[in-house]
Amino acid sequence: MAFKVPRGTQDILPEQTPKWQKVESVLRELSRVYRYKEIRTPIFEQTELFQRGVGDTTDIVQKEMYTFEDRGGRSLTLRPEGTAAAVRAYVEHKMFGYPDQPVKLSYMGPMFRYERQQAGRYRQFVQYGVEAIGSADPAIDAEVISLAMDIYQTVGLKDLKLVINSLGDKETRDAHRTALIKHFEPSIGEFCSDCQNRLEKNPLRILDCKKDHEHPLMKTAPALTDYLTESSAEYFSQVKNYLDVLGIQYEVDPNLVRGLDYYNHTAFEIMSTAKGFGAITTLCGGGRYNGLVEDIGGPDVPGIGFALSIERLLLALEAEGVELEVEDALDIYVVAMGEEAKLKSAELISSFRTKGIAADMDYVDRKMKAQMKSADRLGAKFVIVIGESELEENAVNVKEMETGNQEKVEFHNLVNYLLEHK
RNA sequence: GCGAUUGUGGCGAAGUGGUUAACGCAUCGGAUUGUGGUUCCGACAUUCGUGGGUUCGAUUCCCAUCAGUCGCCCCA
Repeated sequence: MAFKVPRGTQDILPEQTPKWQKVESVLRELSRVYRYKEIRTPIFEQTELFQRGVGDTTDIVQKEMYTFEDRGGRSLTLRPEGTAAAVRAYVEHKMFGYPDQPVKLSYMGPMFRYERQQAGRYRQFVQYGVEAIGSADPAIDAEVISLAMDIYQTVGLKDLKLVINSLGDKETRDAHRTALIKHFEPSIGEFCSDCQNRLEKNPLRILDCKKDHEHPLMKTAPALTDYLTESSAEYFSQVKNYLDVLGIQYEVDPNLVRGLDYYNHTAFEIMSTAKGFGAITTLCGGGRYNGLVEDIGGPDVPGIGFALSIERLLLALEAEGVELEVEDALDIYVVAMGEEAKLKSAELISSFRTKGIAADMDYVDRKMKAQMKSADRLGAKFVIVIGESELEENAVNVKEMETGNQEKVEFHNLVNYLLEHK
């Protein structure tokens, strides 16, 4: 084999595409009923957009971006996530001036991160996401979360866990960060090397370190919750009220932190609790990003959104053993015997197809028995065999494969017969 | 970026330092001149990821490289 897909990428083969299409259609339909209109942005953007939008200190920007220079010397980057580009488009096209706010957008497409592949993690993966820009109402937080949950429930997943937290506003985060550093710094030597790195970079992450879980300082560490400003706490409690009203179950995890810099206030994650999933259980992550629009050059407008990976959704379906109902029906297979019959078959098939009847025939000159086997394998609902006698009679026996029953139908009535019975 | 593990036909999978690389599934042909899913028979890898080395000889030993899988970090 001379060529292979680049590391971390995959071909989605014809056996798998029906599942993808099914999931995509669910996503489109729910986008429609929740009123999140699709936006399509380029697959690459100015590198600086992501540096500014996602945050210079994040892993994504520091080590995971596919960055290249074009022939004009511009630094471009394959998008590692969708929010920065959506917000860029919002600002560029002055959507803050739209009469109806918030502006509710959805997107779906490939994202790129230079990471080592493992179960549920790829270098090119497909994300679906939504952004509601222009509202700081806790009700929209709940709407966004409920859309995400609705998606998973609609495709048939059951083993789900919704975790939420509030990261508070900037004041909250700064105060908490200072307190954390003060708390851990004197004894940071007792922690793992990862935590030592985290101290300056993102001290919040120390809290969910798996290695140092038992360290006594963990239990006495200042909780973000205690630093929430009054308005932040109030906001969070309203979000929870709305979730309660919507009947959405959740778990508050004070240690839930999101990896991108732009998040504040509401943060949430949906995880699969299915057994046999990989180490990575996060299906969907999202949160509020008040301040991001301004960072990217727009007015001070709040926003919230989430992103989910279709690959992981499919993995979760597999882990739970959920079979999607996919459309892949072959209505009729035409078996031809002899050159003249083949001509007739081609003509018939064409007439079927123009009426929306899925039809196929043999193109590799196989014996009749093999053609029958093929029809069976392809799941054909009906089979007709055309040979000399049929050509003479201008009629064929239409065989229903499941029952084996045959019914004689004249050529000119075939289309109507199939439309009635398929 | 780090670590573990694997790499044999379309797929799954045995195997050995030495003239012909098991087996199963699938596929194709025949038994059954024109009707599938059962059964029986037959066919199907100058070749064991790639490159180099050791050796009289390597798919088997060594090195490198590429790739898959899983985990860490982190994330969707």
